[in-house]
Amino acid sequence: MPKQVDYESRRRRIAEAVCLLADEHGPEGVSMRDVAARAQVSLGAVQRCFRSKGEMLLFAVEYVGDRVTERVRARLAASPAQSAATALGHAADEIALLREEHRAEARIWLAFVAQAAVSEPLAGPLRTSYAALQNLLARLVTEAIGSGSADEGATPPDPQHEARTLLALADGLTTHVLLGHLTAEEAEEVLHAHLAGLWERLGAARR
Amino acid sequence: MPKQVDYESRRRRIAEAVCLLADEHGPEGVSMRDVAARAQVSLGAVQRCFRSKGEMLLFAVEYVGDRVTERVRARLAASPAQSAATALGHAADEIALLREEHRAEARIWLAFVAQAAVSEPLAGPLRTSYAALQNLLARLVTEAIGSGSADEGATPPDPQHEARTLLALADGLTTHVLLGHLTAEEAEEVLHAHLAGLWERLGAARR
DNA sequence: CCGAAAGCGATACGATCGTATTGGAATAAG
DNA sequence: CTTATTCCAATACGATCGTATCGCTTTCGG
Repeated sequence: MPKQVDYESRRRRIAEAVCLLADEHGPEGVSMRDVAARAQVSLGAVQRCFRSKGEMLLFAVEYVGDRVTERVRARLAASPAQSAATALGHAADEIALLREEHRAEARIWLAFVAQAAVSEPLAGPLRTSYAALQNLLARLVTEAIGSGSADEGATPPDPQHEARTLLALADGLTTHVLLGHLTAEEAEEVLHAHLAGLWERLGAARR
Repeated sequence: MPKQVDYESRRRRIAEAVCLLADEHGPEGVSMRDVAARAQVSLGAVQRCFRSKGEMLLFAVEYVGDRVTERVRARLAASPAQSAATALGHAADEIALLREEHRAEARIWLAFVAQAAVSEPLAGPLRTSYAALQNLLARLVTEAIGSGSADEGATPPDPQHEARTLLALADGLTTHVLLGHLTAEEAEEVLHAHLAGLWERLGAARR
């Protein structure tokens, strides 16, 4: 058998280039040639990795989705001993992508979301990522309920419901920061205030 | 003086065409030629109305922004006698663009937002629209506080803070519905639950 | 050592893009 | 009616896009 290369690593490299370009010039502003140049490979090499541009974008969106969810998971694993409340806070922070160093990732995400709203094949992987994040948040809420108060007067919050709210709020805040409608500090303040409210609702008997 | 046409109405017609195409093929998927065909005018006529494509898109985004905020304002004017609480609910409903008949408008909005995240000239009008909506919501919250309880124990919520939260939540929910991650019913349920929580926070002494 | 096979860089191709140009139709003032 | 001016449809143009094709190089089984 003749020459063979590590396609997996090359695909990842190309996906990185797609992200860089999508961050700079928006979605649809990435061309195969620019991608090839950014990834420091020839156009032909890109074409060998992906049958078409659509296939390349699909891989890139899955790549980004995996990276975000993995980062959230890692953040949780890094601080396992703390309370469910702070864990929720950290998770929400990571999802909201508010920090300056993740601004690019947020722009890429938004670019793909907008594209996916009119392109069904792209929407699939994004839904998968969102479902993963929502389930992760819901699990944290469940833990918070369990370790929290045993108060029986108030209606117990639905973890999936709270996770949906949190995810949508984080997403909206990220968008508003990207647009410059909110500063990162304002968004963080809103997010933390919501978390504080949620925590209070979970059960006031908390120290 | 020779022939003269109503440029204002033609510009609006072209903006409508831009919206229709942005809804179908996403942002950047709208070409001058397609726009001209949709608006039933020639390419030359479009070029006379707008010096460049960017100028056309800029006009279109302002047009959409005005239409959304105007619709929210109209909805409020149509039900002036009701309580501040229901007014807030209606406003949030309109902003979230969850109903099927506004799905297209939501897609267009998302398309422009994504584009604006990497194109500063487009971001300006969007920020203006968001600021208008946030102020409108904040005003409603203020009214709700005024007409609500006079309880002094709890800390009074900051109207601007609550407006920011509401706006971001509505935006995030709209996006998730467009992607198919949430159904319109789920999103509406989340939004109403948040409003209920807010209302409760404003003061429990309410009938 | 050697040919078969796979990879890759270069190039070609057709389509489509935004924009510029141009020649003639339409219109209102004199 | 004449004429100057505005408008517009058609067309041209150069750039860039995604994709297809084609030799040359590289590599490994035999």
